[in-house]
Amino acid sequence: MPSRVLQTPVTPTERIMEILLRCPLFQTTPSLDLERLAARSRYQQYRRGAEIVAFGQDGSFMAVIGRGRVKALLSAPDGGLELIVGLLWPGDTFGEMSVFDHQPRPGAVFAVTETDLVLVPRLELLALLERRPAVALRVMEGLCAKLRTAMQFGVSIRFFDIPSRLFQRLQYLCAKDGRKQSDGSVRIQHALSQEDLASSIGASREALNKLLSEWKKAGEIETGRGYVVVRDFEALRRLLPVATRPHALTAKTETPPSPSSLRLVH
Amino acid sequence: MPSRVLQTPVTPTERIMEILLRCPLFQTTPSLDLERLAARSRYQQYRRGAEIVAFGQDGSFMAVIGRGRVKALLSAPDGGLELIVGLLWPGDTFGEMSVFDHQPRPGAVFAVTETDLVLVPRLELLALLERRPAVALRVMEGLCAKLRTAMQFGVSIRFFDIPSRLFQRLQYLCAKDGRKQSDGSVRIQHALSQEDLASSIGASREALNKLLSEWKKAGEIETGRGYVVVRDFEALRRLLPVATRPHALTAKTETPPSPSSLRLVH
DNA sequence: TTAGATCTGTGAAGTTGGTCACGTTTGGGG
DNA sequence: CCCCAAACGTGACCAACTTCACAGATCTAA
Repeated sequence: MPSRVLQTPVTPTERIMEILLRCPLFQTTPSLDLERLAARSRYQQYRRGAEIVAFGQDGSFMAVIGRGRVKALLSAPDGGLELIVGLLWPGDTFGEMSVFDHQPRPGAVFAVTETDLVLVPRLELLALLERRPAVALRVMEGLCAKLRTAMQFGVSIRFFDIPSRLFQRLQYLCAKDGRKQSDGSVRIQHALSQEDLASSIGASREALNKLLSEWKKAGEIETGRGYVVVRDFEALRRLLPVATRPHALTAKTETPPSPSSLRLVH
Repeated sequence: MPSRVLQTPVTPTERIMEILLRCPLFQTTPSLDLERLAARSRYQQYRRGAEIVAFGQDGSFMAVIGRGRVKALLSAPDGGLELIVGLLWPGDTFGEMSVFDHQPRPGAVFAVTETDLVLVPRLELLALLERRPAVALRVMEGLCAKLRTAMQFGVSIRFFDIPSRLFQRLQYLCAKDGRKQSDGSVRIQHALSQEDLASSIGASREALNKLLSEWKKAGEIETGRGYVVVRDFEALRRLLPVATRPHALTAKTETPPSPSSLRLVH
């Protein structure tokens, strides 16, 4: 047996470095700093459904996702309903907020699939930022991205109906994770229950379900546990109620083409 | 006339310094750095209704409010409706996002009242953060605060009905700006049109108006252009539909101490 | 002061989508 | 392999809000 060691033995620190290196946040971090950070971070695995962060805790660490899917949610005061405010992938981070502002965690985080994380201790992270302003700027970019997303979510809920919100969510998931099939359709392996998918667009499970059924009957999608296959987004868009239909181009196209009414589509 | 110079002449830079010094963001900034920043920043006044930032511009400055009220809003794609995502006071900052992440401004900013601003140029700000990591941390705290607010807004819209959302908004405005009257009531000088107030809680103008009328008839509030007077928040809370009624205590109070309701006003 | 624009007040009508209720399916642990 | 809890599917009902429509009030610029 000992003669058949096929896999190179990997120390935790090496695995940690691998994950940190793949994280956009640390692309600009000098290797020495990163190694030091890796040496003091923890490698941790969670099984599906495990609670990684609980509401109200204090921010003792930031997490970097190495493998798996993770959801961040805020609960209604009565604890019953919940709103999913983040769906996170390998390379994403979470938990930085409470690290930086010393406030309690505003919500909980759960592993959607089996998950590997690197847990970066608060003081180490703060020390790094203190030493490397460039990294701090990078972190700030990350916060800004999340802030934009959060604000857009408000707009979404306010101005778009549920079909449009689902459409947009599918587009988003597709962009982040869609796998193109041989027949031109796209498979989106979101790994979520309908309950969670619904909660991520601010809808009830039932509403989401009926919508998926409808689109399935229309032949535009296929669904199953944890995935959706979209045949053609353009065709799907045509099923949406016109009034709230989101536009094809998210734009900022400088080309100020047509004379009169620019800024119509964003 | 030249003999009756009653007011000390104030250079723009001095006014700017005053404003920066009063801004929480710069509490920890060394004076020399701050003076340098002040010397390179611009002092600018806007009249009510003026557009300070337009959607889609790039982030050439961050603004610090010296005087007045300001609203930040995101527009629906068709340009018709808008959602107010920020109501800002003297001491608050805005526009930092596009400065840090180099993305276009996600929405517009308007002066609600006559407003004095300090405009800090992007490069100066970035240079300061590069030089002073402690300031960067402070800025990050600010971003976190905004992020928490934005996420809470989503929760608000999803889990609370309009009466509850208005109640919460009034509590918030009261905490930030309420002036206690001699008779125990609180005057909230929000300076907003009903349209804007409605838009800040994600409601239609009509819905807001009817609600205000109702509460007025019930004798719990007084309203007029740009203000609301709340007689007693506890009494007002009792008018809310029970199912969605927000709780008195935002909780985490480990000390279950003094009788019932603390933290009401403030 | 007047006129036009903007803001406020309020009713009627119509819908989305939430809640409830129930049956069916499924997958994972014993 | 079987069973049970969890996830999915679907209908009925209905309340909260939006939209529309219009009238009165108030502000502001000429």
